[in-house]
Amino acid sequence: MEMTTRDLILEETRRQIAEHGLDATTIRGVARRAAVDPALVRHYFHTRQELIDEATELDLDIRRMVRVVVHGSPKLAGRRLVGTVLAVWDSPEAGLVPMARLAAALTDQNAAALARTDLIEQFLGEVITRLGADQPRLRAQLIAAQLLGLALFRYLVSEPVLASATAPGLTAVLGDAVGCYLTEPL
Amino acid sequence: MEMTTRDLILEETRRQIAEHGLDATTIRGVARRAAVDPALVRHYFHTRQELIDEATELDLDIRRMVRVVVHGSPKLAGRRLVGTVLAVWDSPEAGLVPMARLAAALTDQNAAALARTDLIEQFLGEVITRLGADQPRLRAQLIAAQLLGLALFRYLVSEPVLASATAPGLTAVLGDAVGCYLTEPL
DNA sequence: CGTTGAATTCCCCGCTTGTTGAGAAAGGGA
DNA sequence: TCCCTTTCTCAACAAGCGGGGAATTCAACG
Repeated sequence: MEMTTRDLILEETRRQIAEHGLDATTIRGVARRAAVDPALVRHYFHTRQELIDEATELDLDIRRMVRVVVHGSPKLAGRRLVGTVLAVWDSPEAGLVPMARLAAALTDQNAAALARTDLIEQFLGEVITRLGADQPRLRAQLIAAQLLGLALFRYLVSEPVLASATAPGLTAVLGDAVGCYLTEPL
Repeated sequence: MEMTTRDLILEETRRQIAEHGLDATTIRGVARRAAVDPALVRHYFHTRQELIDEATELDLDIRRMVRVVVHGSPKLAGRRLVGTVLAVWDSPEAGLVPMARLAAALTDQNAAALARTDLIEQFLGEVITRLGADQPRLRAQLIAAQLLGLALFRYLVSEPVLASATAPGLTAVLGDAVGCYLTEPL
């Protein structure tokens, strides 16, 4: 694993966003902590926005995730859903990207970017329609609210109780509630 | 209802915070939209922090709210809880204060302020211990996650589906799930 | 009228930010 | 050796920010 200066800057950017928020993440601040000249940041990423964009870029195999959740007993679809999402968020390979992405969306303009995440727009929508439930939009937002609230406390606030819980434990606790939003009549 | 310039500034501050976030809320920006000199803001509220604090100040009768939720059938405690919280958030008299407060907490440092809200620390904690459930801290955070996620979409993002739903409707949909977190064994 | 005190404005300071252009090391073929 | 590309630094700009002092309007009261 070679670590170029470019990657170092990206990683530091993610750390700043996740720890102190998008607005507090400045080119100069990132450069300072990366022991690098601010102009170098501009050399690799021409503008601040491009830096933010690249640092929070995350590509997921949404179709595979949808397949995993939809396949199998509908009773347990909620648990599989929570498990799949937590697997992404806890993934060491993804590192800080998901948290930085969430923190960035939270303060981007009026947080409206939150609703246009891949997670909600694509993943949840697809899962629900595949399961053939009514009011897919309402269900997707209820589940998204539950999951984003969880992410807020588990990753950004790092509240001990939720942050130290294991993924399977959380899946067990949240899975059935999410399952209700997924399939039960509203 | 007399509207002093001071109140106008406070109201405009809340609007800025709720719409564009805490960090984007500047003394000069507020003054500009209020058609007022920035120095006047400083005259009333000596520092930016004091302005923010006063604009997001919200006093609730927590004890009354706890009483309302705890009293009555435990089966319906979840619904009463959701109804009580929504009544506060939707209250026209409170106006923009709750949303501004939430948006401010979201970007305050690392959002850690979120966990120390009256809502969670006092209200939820008190309700759960009064109902005599185990693991009060975990339950409080699960419910807080659900409710804050809802607030995010309903008020800040203003996603049509959740924003246009009626309070009783949401209470019906969310009440029982919250009730599970409140009393069911985890 | 004059005075007094609050409401409001003007001008200034020091600081940080994003962005920029010009140029300095470094390193690897030819 | 020369040269060219990549990597990186220096110095500077214009803008926006929070804060602060001093002065001005303005309405009410004597």
